[in-house]
Amino acid sequence: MARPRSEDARNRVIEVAVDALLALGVEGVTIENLALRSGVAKSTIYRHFGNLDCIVTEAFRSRIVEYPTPDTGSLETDVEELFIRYNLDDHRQLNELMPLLLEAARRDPALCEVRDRILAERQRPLRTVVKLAQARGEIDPDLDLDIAMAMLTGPLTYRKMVQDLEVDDEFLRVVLRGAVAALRSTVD
Amino acid sequence: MARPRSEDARNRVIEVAVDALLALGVEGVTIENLALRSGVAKSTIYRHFGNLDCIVTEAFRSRIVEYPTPDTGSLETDVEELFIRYNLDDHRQLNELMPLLLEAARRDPALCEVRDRILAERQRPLRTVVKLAQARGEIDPDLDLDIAMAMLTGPLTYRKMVQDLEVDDEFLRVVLRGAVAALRSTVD
DNA sequence: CAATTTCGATACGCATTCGTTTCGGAACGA
DNA sequence: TCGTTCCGAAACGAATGCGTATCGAAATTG
Repeated sequence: MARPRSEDARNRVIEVAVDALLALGVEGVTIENLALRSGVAKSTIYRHFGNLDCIVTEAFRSRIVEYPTPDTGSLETDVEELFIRYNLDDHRQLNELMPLLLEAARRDPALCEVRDRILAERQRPLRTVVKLAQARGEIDPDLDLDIAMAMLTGPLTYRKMVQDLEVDDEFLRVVLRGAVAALRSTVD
Repeated sequence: MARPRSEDARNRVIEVAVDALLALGVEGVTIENLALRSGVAKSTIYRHFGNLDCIVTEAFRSRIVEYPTPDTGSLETDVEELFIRYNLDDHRQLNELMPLLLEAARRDPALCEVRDRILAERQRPLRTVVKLAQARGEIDPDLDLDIAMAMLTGPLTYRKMVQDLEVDDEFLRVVLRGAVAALRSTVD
């Protein structure tokens, strides 16, 4: 029997928060700025979210996505499909947001949780694909999955986060072949 | 005919700044805090450094290190030596500092410069080692060096920055073998 | 249509930090 | 030893942002 809390105002704040995160970094986000840019009044923001940390957490959390798992019957083509999906369709600015989140999570347990959830969701199909390849006997069945993740995703991440270079077709092709070769090399 | 500016005070400020960076992040560093923890007065700090940005830049710059280049005659053992040097002897907290710097450099051109210099200094011996292997015919001589860097260093970086896991002996062994296999796979 | 709750605008007190300035005393060079 | 310069402590105004409170207007439920 009351007016419902505006979902639209909430979403507007979160979208503006994501933009602000990308533009200014975690510490650059202020409530007054969010109110100004979103057109939502400070008082309203405090009604929806308890405090600033809560907004930042929700902004990151709003970017959690589920990815489908390919199953082409071959590790190389499975991984290729995932690489393209991860890195070329940058779904909802996630690739831009990740380094921010990784750094912020070092000093904020609440963000650690969000980071781990986003990461788990991102890695899930890749883990599955590797396990399928292990079951088929394509690669060492005893290979630790975390290590496999690092070998597969590491070069991609390094290219973007550290080198700050473009992930072009040649890079993708060479690294994909290399990563699969790396996984096959662990015969122990 | 004057008293020289105290080099000791300057160094103390920079050391405290590095500690503060690690503990609080780039935005957590304040001049008052530095003055308090270093025992150097604010006025003195302003005489040595123009402003806060300058201190942060100098703190990062103070961590630029030169690494020796191994030459064992084999790519695998060369790379192994560098991996150990990079990641097990964390010389002057550089591994802890890098993610901070990478993130901060996204929004600060001055820090971009520092980042690139540190990165170049870190990669130099690894690049040399790869070029030696190319000259020996161990790997494809046309392989782009930036791609090679990503394939070699990527998994290490991913392990620490993204997964936040320990780089133990098994990881190092598997990834080393995998990375070399990856480089050899690019026969095109 | 009416009651209730939210919305947006504005203002307030409080805390933090910056960058500057002033001052007495200590340290160094000539 | 003497004069110059730096050092450290303290205080200052200005700016910023948080969190809270207030108020009329708008909107939605029953």
